[in-house]
Amino acid sequence: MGRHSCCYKQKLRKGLWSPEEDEKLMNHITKHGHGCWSSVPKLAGLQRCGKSCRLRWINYLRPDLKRGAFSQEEEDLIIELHAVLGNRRWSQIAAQLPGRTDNEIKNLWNSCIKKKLRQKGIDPNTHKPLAEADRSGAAPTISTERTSGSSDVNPSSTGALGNLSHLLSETAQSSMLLPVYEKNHSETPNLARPKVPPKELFLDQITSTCRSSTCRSSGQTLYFPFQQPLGYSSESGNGDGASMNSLWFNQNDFNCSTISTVMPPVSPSALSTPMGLNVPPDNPRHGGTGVGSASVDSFYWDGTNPCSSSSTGSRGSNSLGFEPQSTSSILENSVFPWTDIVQEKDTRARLVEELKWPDLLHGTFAETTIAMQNQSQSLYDDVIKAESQFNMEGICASWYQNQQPQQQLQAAPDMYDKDLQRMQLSFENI
DNA sequence: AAGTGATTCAACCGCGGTCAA
DNA sequence: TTTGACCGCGGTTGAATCACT
Repeated sequence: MGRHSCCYKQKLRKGLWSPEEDEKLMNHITKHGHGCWSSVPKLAGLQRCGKSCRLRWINYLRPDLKRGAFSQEEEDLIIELHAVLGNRRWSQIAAQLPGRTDNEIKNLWNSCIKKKLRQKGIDPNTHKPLAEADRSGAAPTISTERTSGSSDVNPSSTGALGNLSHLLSETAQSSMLLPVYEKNHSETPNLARPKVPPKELFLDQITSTCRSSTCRSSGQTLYFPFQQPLGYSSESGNGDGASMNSLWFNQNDFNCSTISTVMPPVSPSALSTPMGLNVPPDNPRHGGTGVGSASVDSFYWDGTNPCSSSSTGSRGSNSLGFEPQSTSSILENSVFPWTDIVQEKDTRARLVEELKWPDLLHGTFAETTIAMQNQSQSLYDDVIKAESQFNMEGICASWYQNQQPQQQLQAAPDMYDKDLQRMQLSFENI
């Protein structure tokens, strides 16, 4: 554990990357994918450590990166997300901003946003008015303790999500907003995964729905609250626009009805990544069952890093043909499905437009999606109204109840029945 | 034009987590 | 169960750039 072995090696270049190095790295990854990062520098002919190559790729060379200044919409979103997630979730904040890296957002926060907030009289740490923060003695909660598992989230944040944040923090004990389910359980790595969807999944779904611009508006249009474009396989053709080049999974293998049956328990933000779907990964070693696991058993895509899955190789068995390893093959074919992010639209509008599931996926899945959206909206409304009285059982029951009509929309394949049964069983156990 | 302080941001560092042997 | 390689993340650093005098 600890430092990369490569870091001990001598004669490795450090510091800024030269254009030649960039080109080498780009060419290598474009042709071969990165595979194991530690082997990249050797294969690419670079005098760098693999870690440095990875960082360079993720933060600078990745084709889907958005260049240019942050828009006001993006800044607002960062502030709001920071109010909920705190300093420790830059990667998750970045996941909500396509084409932006956690490093970039972190830098922006430390260099600009903090200052702006202070100028506006807002404590950037607590998101409270500075005077109030001083009075209440709410000291900035930035902690240097990395192992505590705590976040910088101030439970009494008075931001747009302050109440919700407070509510959630009391309900699920600190880090309930982690979109990636696995992360939530990283503190107890040796414990078996719960067989029911954790509260986090629902809470996350609620907050994600809240986050979507459509939720805040009239609610006339309801989209599944993914914050990121879905990916698509370029082989599926007609990928000529921003909305198309973002669909990641291979439509040849895409089974809408199956997806729709397994998606509901999955946190939308857990699904959302810069690259596409990121269903909470189920550790294959644990062989999960139940709702959360049911979805994962059927459908898993590690979209955290377009290439990360291929490096481990051990993850990603699924029944839908979403082969994580396929990322490498995509790269090998020099096909980057995450290119050409539309610059001119503001982030939220673009997200909303790109995430119109009915435009992407027709038929019953779209109907189901809308129903899910409605449900998510109602869940969120319920939570907001209840403020401090979070009733998980009620929400789960409500959710399950609303799934019934959707079930009739489906042709009820075997897999669907199994998943449904597992979901039902799991919810009954809550 | 030169000097200096402030700001930005790419890159590094070190840690915790995961996974396989 | 232990160990070590590796990945990914957040905090920090420092070179480059900018703004001002």
